Amino acid sequence: MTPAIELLCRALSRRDGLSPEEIELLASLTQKKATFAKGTELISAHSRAYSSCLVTSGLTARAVMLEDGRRQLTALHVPGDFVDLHALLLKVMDHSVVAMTNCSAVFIPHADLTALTEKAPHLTRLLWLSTTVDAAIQREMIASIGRRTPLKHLCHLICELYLRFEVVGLAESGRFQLALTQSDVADVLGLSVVHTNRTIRALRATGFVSWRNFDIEIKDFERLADLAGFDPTYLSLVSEPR
Amino acid sequence: MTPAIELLCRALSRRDGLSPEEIELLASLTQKKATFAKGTELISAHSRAYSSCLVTSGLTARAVMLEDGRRQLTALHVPGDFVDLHALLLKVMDHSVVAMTNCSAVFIPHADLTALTEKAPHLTRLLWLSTTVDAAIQREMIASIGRRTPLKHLCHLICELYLRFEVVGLAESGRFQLALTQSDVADVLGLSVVHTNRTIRALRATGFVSWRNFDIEIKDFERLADLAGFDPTYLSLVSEPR
DNA sequence: CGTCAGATTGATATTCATCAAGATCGGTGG
DNA sequence: CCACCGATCTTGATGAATATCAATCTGACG
Repeated sequence: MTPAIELLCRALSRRDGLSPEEIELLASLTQKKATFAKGTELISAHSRAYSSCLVTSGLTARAVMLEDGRRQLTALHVPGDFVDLHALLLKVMDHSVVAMTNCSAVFIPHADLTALTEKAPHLTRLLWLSTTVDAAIQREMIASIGRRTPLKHLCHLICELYLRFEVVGLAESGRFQLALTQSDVADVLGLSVVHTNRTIRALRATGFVSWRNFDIEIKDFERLADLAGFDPTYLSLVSEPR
Repeated sequence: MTPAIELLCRALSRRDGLSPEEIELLASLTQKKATFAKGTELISAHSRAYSSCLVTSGLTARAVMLEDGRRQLTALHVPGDFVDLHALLLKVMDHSVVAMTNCSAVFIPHADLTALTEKAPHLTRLLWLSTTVDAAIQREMIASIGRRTPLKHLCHLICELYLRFEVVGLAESGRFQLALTQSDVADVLGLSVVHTNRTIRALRATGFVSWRNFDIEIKDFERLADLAGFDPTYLSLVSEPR
């Protein structure tokens, strides 16, 4: 079992148990490893996909590019997220996947994944679920950009990322690494860089979070979540029959 | 075959062919009809779902409510959209589904849908695809709210809705009905009502669209799409093996 | 020491929300 | 038929939020 599949199992089993046969099946998938430098594209918008990638280390994001060259990041992805699973169904990419840090990924051919859907319905539902959770996260993001103040949006984002990093063992006791420049954060929040800088300053002023370089420490999750209006329901972090 | 299933077949087959057996299987699903008055909830946030609804007439939307009572609509759904299919996997709703107009819907038990995933992998993938397209639409929406001007956002929305209405036969020669108040549109765009009103005025001033009462007529789709930076790739309106 | 990317800050212009008033329009009861 | 009513649309005025422009500052690194 490769680290990639181990991570995937961990992520999937967070939401429903996996049988030994299912784990076996995942382990048998063809995998092609690749690494990407910070700033490069794992997948280009408008490209045709014949395989889907699963990120094993590093931070990635989905990016929608606008005509004038500006971009909006529509999702951040942590290791273990099957980032590109959407491509299995979409076939033609509507967005690109970019490496926010150096990162490594594993590509799994669509032929293998389609075969999996033919013989493992429950596992298929869990993979489907993972794309559905992506959609739920995006909905929360729409609500944040559309109706929350920048400060609340940022607090919300940090709460979410903390829980998601924790699931894959990359966060504990309130600490995790978020290797994004303020300019990247601006592309997530849908704000200008300057305003993002001021929003981060406002966040620091609350005292709920310390954020130096790329290290985040949540001092008071309770109050941070309260300020953000954060409710983790949308992350579906509950194990139950699916 | 009920009208609901006919609509669903039409929507699914837009993206890949359905075999007679698959159509048969869809037709055999248990369906419970229901109607909803404008403004009511088809599905409440935080509720536990045991069935999923498919809207057969009327306009529905997904809504994320904020603590202060304001709301952000994260998606609009046209008849034939399997709006609530996400609930099959999520089990607990992260958002509510509201009736923007009087509408009718059909509820299909999760037991039936799960059974379908056990015996019809290709059909399962097409249903999965429909939730993935929802996600793609949401990504475009994030880009619109975050980085497009309100006018461009509105133009983009109209282009998208026109194509989606057209797929289900509810739009032709540039015309369709959009029974939303400006206050509702504001909740979609993430703007105040007043600003939405001014944005609509700006839209009228372009001359590309006429919009009186609830009737929209696109006079010049070409230029409207150009102004919006609209690229329909994300709607996956292409039939191919999935 | 120089350079460069990123972070920070101040000044200014633009966009947008809010408040407050009308205007319009369809429906309803007398 | 007509006056009225509530919902919606529209408009102007004002202030707050945000983008933009232009420096300056900081720290890592050759």
